Amino acid sequence: MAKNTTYQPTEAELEILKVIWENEPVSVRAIHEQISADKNVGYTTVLKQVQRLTEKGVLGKEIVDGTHLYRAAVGETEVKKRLVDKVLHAAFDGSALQMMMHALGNQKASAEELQELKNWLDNQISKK
Amino acid sequence: MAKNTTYQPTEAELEILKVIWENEPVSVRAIHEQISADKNVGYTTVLKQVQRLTEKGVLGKEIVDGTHLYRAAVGETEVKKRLVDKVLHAAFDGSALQMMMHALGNQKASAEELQELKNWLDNQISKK
DNA sequence: ATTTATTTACGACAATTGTCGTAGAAATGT
DNA sequence: ACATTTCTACGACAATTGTCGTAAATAAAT
Repeated sequence: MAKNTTYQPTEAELEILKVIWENEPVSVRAIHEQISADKNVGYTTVLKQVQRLTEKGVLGKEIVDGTHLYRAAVGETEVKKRLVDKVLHAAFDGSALQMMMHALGNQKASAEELQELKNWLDNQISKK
Repeated sequence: MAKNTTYQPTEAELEILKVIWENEPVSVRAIHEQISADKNVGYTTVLKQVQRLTEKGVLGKEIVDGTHLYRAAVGETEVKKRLVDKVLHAAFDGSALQMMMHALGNQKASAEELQELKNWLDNQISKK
């Protein structure tokens, strides 16, 4: 369980991780139910992904009263940061401004969202 | 943004695309040289990727004086937007603020970058 | 205790990716 | 024209991913 600092989930893995981060510890059945709400996928498909994630050390398993429950062994913030950092560097050469412009640019971002973002930024700036 | 393509390059493909966007039309040799500056990879590896991209319709080929030159058939902005949108939705449920906080959060973004970002945002907001 | 239902373990498979090697085609040098 | 160098085409291969199916193990129901 050496802290894995490079792991990046695929999209399907992230879906599973998100359910786990919100409900851990959680059973495969529960994960499958959650995911089934959005997507049509078999139980064993989810099970297999969960097993592979456990194998990779991304999840931890504990058996309580015969039920297999899983927890994330990787931090939500860490993983999400890694995902966005990857795009930030691979596509935008590290320019958060560029990334932001692409994310919001041609799109009507809600006025509230822009405002929130601005407030957060103002706060960051004044902190310096 | 008329096209509703769904193509998303992998990291290796993006590296190639970036070189092409900046130098098109360009030869495989030139692409390989550029990429070799950062990464150690064989000529035929790049060639193969270029061929696959062409096969997929992501690149266009033109033979001028016997040399094979390639151009991007997909827009840089489009593709980059798609990449960041994917993370935005998959990891942050569409919240640009959340994404930004993760991208810049624990990291000291340069004051100038924050300021630039803020200026851009102010501008966006006043445009509404 | 037997039957039934649920879960887990495993294996399989096709598609995609990153990586090259080799062979044949084309261009260049002498 | 011939030899040499450079490209392109194509195939191969291992790893990863998303997807299941089937069988074995467990738990639940009667």
